[in-house]
Amino acid sequence: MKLQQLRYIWEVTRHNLNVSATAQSLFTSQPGISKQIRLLEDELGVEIFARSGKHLTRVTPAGQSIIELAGEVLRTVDNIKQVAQEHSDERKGSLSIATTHTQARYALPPLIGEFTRKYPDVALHMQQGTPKQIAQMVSEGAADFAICTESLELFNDLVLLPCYRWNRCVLVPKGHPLAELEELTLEALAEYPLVTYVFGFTGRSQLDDAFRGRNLTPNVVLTAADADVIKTYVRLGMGVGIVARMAIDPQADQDLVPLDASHLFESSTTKIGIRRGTFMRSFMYDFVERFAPHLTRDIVDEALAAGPRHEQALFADIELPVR
Amino acid sequence: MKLQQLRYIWEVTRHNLNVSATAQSLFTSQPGISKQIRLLEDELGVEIFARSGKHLTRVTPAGQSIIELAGEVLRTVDNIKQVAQEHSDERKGSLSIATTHTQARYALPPLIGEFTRKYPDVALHMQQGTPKQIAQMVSEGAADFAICTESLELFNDLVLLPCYRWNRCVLVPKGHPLAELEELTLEALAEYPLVTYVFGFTGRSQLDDAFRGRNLTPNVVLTAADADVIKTYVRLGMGVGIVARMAIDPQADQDLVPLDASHLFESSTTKIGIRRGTFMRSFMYDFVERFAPHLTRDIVDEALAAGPRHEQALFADIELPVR
DNA sequence: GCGAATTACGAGATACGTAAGTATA
DNA sequence: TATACTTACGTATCTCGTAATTCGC
Repeated sequence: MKLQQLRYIWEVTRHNLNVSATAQSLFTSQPGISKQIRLLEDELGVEIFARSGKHLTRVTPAGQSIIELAGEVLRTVDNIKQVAQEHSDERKGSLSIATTHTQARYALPPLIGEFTRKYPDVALHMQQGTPKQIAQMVSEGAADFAICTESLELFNDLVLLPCYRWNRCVLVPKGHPLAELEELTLEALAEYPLVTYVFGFTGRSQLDDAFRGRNLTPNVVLTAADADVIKTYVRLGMGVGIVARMAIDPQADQDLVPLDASHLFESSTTKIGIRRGTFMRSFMYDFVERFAPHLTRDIVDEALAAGPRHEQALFADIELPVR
Repeated sequence: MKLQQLRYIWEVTRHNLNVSATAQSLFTSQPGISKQIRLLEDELGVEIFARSGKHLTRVTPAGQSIIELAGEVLRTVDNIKQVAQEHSDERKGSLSIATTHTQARYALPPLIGEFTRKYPDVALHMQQGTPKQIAQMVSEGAADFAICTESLELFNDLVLLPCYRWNRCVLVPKGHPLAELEELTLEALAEYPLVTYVFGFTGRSQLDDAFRGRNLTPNVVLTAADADVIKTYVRLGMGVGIVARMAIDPQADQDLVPLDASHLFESSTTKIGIRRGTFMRSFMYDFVERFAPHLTRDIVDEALAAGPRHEQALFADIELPVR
């Protein structure tokens, strides 16, 4: 059994059993992969992939378990490399962050600036995606940190570190009747066409819950994945925007009126998701603590060591900052 | 990085950094191992072993972490092989049991008989040792099951499955004054020289606790690691024996009088220890359930899945059989 | 018939064993 | 001085890539 054989079956699975595509992505030849998979199957005495003639059609039950274990081996091997690099040069390495538009555009920029200045030899990768894609990437080891508000709890191999809470804002054009009200209410909001986030993004479910709690049916005329698109349509007069408060730019958004809505909707919590069993480089701890100062190295270590669903208790006492 | 390189550093560590001895035990050449270790260190960019001249003197801090992770890789690779074998022939394989004299001699024989008849193609290995050795072997992956009463809780990567409770017996030659008493007491026992187990074996500590609880100092004149030696000295008139009840053989021990002592000493619990993360073959589940019928496959799975120190709750409600 | 996997084969790399060298205790 | 690791070197094996072949959709 060779490590590459394990890498091959893992990658072929991730490429929907397409060996040629896998070969391309790994910069090697297709027959090489085929051969190694066959050799591994011969050595183990079981088929990992079911074939119809010359096509891989699906993963066998044995293959299912074997591939999962192979993934575990590959991640541990990766940890070995991380440990080695940490001891040879603790300021050198790479950090891969998967996150959503909202975080990438509004929450992370200052931190990223600081971080790259302090660690010029750490190659920083940022990948944007939907919360589910993000969580999956970290779960599979394709990224180190998932930073978002949603969906992270779907993968129970992720440890969730709550970072900060945030509230929403209603955005209207200048002179809009809502801007004249003494106090903003859900009932008043429900009178107007709304423009906000699509499902599964940036705390959208909390928004729906609030309306449903008052037996109101909001008239959502347009949904978008990010605040910039929402603002654009508010400017076009399509409706009233509801966005995360941090998405308001006092400079660029002077033509819009932000109305605080923290009393209307439950606050949401942005978290960092890290795969259980990940070896943490020192600059990773540093990144986390800069993003959320209460997440000290000790706290993070405890959370990573706690069993699935036991880490929540660690954060019960901690007062999160509100943005 | 190659799997063998990881195997080499792991084995060299287990052989007290003696490369030549490691080479012998792996049936390969010493320079081969040296070379591969060097190559691995070069690739990783850190020294795993500290050297003084040409001798490996100790493991570096980086090496410490790397070797632990290497062990994890090797065990996962082993699990892959087990999974494969389970799917190719579920009645074929090997089972390695580490246990103490008491279990091997009195508790296991009938089960072993049944088991080898049912699974003729499972190679059964039994290794005898002290409770600590046993626990360490399973913790390191050198054996599958640890079966004993003591020391298993020292290794927190072991899952403990309580199997049965057992009590002690006092053994005296025929005509001994203790055999004439209406009711056996600790005070009466303390009057005579005692022959029993050494520390760390077969529930010895429970015995000492009982005497201490009554402020008595037992006069232990001889200690042994197993009941057969104890009986021999009782026959020689060295003193009164205290052994596990299961160690009494009604046929062979007709010259001795066993006196029940379950009211004098706390009962002890014999457990099976399994390394967390071990892939369980179906015959392993079968073995466990034959040894302790309440340990069904589902219960065992739950215990293996529970986090460290969370599995105890699973057994709170279960009434253990008493032998 | 086209796309995709297997088989065949050759070149380059690599692991391993033997023998010689060298440092340590 | 004896033991134990390292270096040197040759051989057998293995991996991998190209080319030819075969099988499905």
